[in-house]
Amino acid sequence: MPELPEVEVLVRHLRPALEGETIRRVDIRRGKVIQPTSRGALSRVLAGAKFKSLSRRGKYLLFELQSAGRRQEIRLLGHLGMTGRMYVAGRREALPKHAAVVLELGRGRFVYEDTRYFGRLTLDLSALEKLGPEPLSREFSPRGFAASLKRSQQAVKVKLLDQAVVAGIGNIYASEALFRARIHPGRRSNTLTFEEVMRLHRAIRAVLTEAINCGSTIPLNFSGGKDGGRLFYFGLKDGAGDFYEERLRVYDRAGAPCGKCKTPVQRFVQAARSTFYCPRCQPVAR
DNA sequence: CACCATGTTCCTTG
DNA sequence: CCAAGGAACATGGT
Repeated sequence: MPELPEVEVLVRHLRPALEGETIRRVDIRRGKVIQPTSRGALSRVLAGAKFKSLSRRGKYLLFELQSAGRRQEIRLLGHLGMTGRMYVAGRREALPKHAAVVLELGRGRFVYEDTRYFGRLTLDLSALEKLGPEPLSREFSPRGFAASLKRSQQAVKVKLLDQAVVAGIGNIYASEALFRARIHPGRRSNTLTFEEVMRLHRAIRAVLTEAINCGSTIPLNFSGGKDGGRLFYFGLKDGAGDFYEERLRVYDRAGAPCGKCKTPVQRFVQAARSTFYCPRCQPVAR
């Protein structure tokens, strides 16, 4: 579930659970997720370090810590890939099958699990340099957005997945934003009128903001006794499926009637990924 | 067994 | 050099 809104919600929940906590032990169970950092380097740097702050950039989580000797600032970059989860759990809780990195804290433990191991938790921050503007900030302007789109003949839906154009949009919200903006996903980026670009710009912000306000696409599942919000992970609660379907207008709804016009939602493949849209609300031309 | 999956990077082709 | 398309990564669900 990790696109910008899910990561934002995750950061907000992790922040109070992590800030001020000191790392007592580092357990790297799957070396792949920390590369290019080495196990030795990560363990050495994190042991005894204290979490100072947590923020988000695109779909990345940025953890800032202070080293054991308070000599240096440490910046850790996290990414959930397709199946990553991060949460603070009780110490006696069993670790999940695909726990990738576990950080023992004062009371609980920070767990990064990732079934497919596509995510990252690393000291290498270079990925941040390639990111385009934050969609919910003022650096994301209609003019700049229009300029990026003008330079490409790629289908606009594929372009929205390009993190250098705007940071944080993934396959779900790309379809959702285009539906909201009433733009066909196959339109070549450089053929959009400025009016359409502005509509898309607004739609992106609206869709992401709504998702954040909603908690996330899939409701967060809190568990645990008195620890309350400290125990946190993504997961489906009972009845969450209905909620999920109500929130998304076209994504994963092929064949279902469009909420606006009842025309069946269509699915097709672009850049090897599924795209969903309403052929009536999002015509190729108007 | 076949196909699909929220993401990113690398390789190839033009 | 650039743009665009596709495979690869690794595991699980249907």
